[in-house]
Amino acid sequence: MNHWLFKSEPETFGIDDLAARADRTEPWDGVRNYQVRNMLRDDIRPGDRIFFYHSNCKVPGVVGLAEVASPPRPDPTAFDPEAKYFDPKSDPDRPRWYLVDVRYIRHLKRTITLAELKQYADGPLEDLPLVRKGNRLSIMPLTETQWNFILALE
DNA sequence: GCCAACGTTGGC
DNA sequence: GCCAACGTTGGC
Repeated sequence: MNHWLFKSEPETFGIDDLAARADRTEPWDGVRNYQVRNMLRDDIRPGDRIFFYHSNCKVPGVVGLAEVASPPRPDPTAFDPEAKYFDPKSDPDRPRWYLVDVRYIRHLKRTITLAELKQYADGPLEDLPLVRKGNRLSIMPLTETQWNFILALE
């Protein structure tokens, strides 16, 4: 089982939105970055654990736990001309973009803020892209050690 | 294949 | 709202 951090803007789709969904599950659509696509397609598997992270908001940080609830499959929003993330270069015979379903597990008791995580940028979290300057990955892997370290801060 | 222009991300 | 960092696009 692998560990991941998924970013989402709470004003668009936050942890409360996920918890309110039917089956507490939502397709993680709209990824349009090749590095992230490769992770979705090749490395992210059902049962993997997810830190749900709120970005682009007042207090960015890890706010909850979720899990991967499906194998990867083509992102249907890429085929839909009406969709915000429509990509004419992706077609069902040769899909360019992928997604997985994400299922809510629980809220953290408190937000573990980015500011707090950055305190460990020269220590236990030095290899975590999240705390490095200029990182723009919306999904990133964590080692089990990084995962356990962050969760222990709760 | 280079690289300038442009668009997006996301912290602050 | 600003802007640094980065990815993508497209002319050459």
